[in-house]
Amino acid sequence: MYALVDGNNFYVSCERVFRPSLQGRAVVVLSNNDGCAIARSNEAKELGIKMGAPWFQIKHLEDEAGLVALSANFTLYGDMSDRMMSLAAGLGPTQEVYSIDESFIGLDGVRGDLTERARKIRARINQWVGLPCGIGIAPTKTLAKLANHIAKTAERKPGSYPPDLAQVCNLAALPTSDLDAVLAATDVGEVWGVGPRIGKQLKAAGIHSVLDLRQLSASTVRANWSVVLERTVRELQGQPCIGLDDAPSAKQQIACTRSFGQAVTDELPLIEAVSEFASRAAFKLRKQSSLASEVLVFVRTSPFRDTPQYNRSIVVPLVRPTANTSELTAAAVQGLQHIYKPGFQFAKAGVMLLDLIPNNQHQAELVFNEPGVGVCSEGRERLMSAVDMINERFGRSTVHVASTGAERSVKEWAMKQERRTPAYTTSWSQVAVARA
DNA sequence: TCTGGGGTCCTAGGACCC
DNA sequence: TCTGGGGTCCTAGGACCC
Repeated sequence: MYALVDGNNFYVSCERVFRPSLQGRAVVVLSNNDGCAIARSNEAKELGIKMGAPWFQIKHLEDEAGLVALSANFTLYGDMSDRMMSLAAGLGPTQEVYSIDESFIGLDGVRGDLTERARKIRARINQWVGLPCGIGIAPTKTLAKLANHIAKTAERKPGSYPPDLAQVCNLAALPTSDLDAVLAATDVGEVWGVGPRIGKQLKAAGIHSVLDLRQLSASTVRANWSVVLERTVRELQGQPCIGLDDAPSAKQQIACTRSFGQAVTDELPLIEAVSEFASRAAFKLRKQSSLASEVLVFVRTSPFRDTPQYNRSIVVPLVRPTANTSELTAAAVQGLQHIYKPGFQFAKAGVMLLDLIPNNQHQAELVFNEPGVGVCSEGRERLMSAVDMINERFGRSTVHVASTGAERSVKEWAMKQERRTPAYTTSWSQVAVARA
């Protein structure tokens, strides 16, 4: 048995904890660069704002409907997430943190009324952290996801489902006929694993509700679609195919990519940007104790603009796998210099670290004609550890490679964040102050 | 003027092997 | 007319997730 605990409109809810005046108002949180809406309060959803709606297309609602837009404050959301996760963990013996706002809980061995227990945990998260969430309970992860969707929808849209399914929905506790009715009332596109493409194909084949999909045979689904959808159907039928992953393995690739605040044409600012992206990716790489064997760098113009398009990437192999910022940055810059072409309005660039291996598994080597490499590699590792410690304590890029640009220089590629709230919970200088 | 960022898994097809 | 059989590895692209 699984539970899925999922924060409601998570980023918006985090902002509301520290600005209660946002309660009851239409609020959106914007993506990096204040580009598009990535989180919406219920009131914003009521206004018809879609997930991913470009800000310039909905900006008029600021004046017309009192919409409030905030720049994404991921430092805040990450910290609030940690607090919510630690309380959600109290629901059962195992936990998989699936994303910043949701975690699966393994419920095997938990005694007593699961629904009641979930209601208590939900209330605790609400009271202690200030975040509303929904909890779905079912025999498989796919069904738990669905239960969570029902819990939230029943709360947000009264009448859509039986009211006792609101906030906490335990599908395992429903009589068969009630379960069928609920599944029949749910669009097939809500199923975890059914995206826009597959959803369209299913509907074209006459499969509209979750119940319709559940009633297909696994072999039919495999023959007409894929093993992936077959697994989804089996999960809907109550057969667990996806286990709880409570010890996430190291990432297979690490990326750092950004759109620019404004278009960039010259090579120098691109070198700065790519250097910084490589440095950040290198930091993540060291965090998971891996080494990268290849560096991919790309630049691209904006596909939304009617200007000459240029979109290229290049993979730079490394002499030996490394997690050293200087080496990774040098490789990224070298790649950039290969693909850079003057005369284009670049909108975005990025660095990806590929072919990652654990840092205790790299191949020993005999080095000739490279004085001191063997001796120095340990020294370089210690240097990186020291840099990471300084930066974690005093702020990102307190120590950085020179090619990311001088401290006070104007970074024309810096992203736009005009509406960001303070780091209320992670910076002493920005802690919220209560007044009598 | 203005459109995010970071991942995973699966499949088909090509290259290559004996 | 007709052109083996069986396998691995790699990559690009598609689909999905939040």
